[in-house]
Amino acid sequence: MDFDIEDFLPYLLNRAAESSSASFQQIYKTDFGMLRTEWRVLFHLGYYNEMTSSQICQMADLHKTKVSRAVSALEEKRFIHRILQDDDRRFARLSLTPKGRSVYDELCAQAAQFHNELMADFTKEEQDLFIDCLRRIRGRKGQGQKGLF
Amino acid sequence: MDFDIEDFLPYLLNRAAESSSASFQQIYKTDFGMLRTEWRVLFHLGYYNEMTSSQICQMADLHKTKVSRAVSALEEKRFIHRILQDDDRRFARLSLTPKGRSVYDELCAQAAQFHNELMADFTKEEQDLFIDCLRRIRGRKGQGQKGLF
DNA sequence: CGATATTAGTTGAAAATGTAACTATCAAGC
DNA sequence: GCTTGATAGTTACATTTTCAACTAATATCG
Repeated sequence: MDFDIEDFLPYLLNRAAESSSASFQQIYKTDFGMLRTEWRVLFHLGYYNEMTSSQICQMADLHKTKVSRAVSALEEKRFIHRILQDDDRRFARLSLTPKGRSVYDELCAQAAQFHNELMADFTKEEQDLFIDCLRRIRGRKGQGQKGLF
Repeated sequence: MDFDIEDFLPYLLNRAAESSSASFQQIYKTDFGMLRTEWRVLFHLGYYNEMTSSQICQMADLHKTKVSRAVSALEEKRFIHRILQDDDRRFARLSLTPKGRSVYDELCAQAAQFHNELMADFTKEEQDLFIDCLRRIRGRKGQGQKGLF
């Protein structure tokens, strides 16, 4: 068999993801006391402005229990605001508080810098192709999709 | 700021890793009752034949507690074998049992197929560049490296 | 309208992970 | 040889995640 486990894509992806997340995590964790899912939810709200939990689940590929707990935690930190929709009281529209917005801005700035450091010795063409590959992989997600935790 | 959070590399890497792992996980999980770390340890042993726990920690970038637990679990499943070194009784040399070897072979076959499906519509050049990028990212791992869990 | 099904989101318990503190063995210096 | 310091690995405890079962609100259909 011409298969080399060290070239196995899910393994490489996980290693790269773990390694790139490890350092950045320090920022939102120690500076702002957030968990990874909280940061993910926060930046979706910062980027898309107003969303419901289930929209976040879809966009961010996160399970509803994860999002539910992240939303509660972010609300407790006064980073987000939750308003029940009047015409359908199952939904809550979520959005950033001013405090949440400023945390988002700060983290985005840090993220931008971090991203640039990571990509420092990649040419523009490499960067574009790399990012394109990552999007294509993420699009595939086999037939599975059941769990999503 | 010209920064787009949807292009943030750690996010893309994590999404791609999660999505590519999700389906493959079903195989080692439901078919062989292994957790992700167990599969990682198993394939390191299958690939490198004989290692100590701390060698696995290094090679696989896993924390020693994760490896310790995975090794115990794999031993309980009779997939691996642990022999204390006589000249230094702190080490144990780990290796696959025949049963573990056959599980490894089976999973490698599945992994190969899975990998090929994932890469199905990538050209050979794209694949090579993609894999090269992933290795380069993983190499960087900022100054951090402290946690490693 | 009333019964059943769906959808949005929450909660509780079990499993896994992260963190630190620990044991056991060996190495080095006096 | 004995004390101090590393190294390999385990264990205990706290935090997070997974999973299933739940509540509440709305939609559907007889």
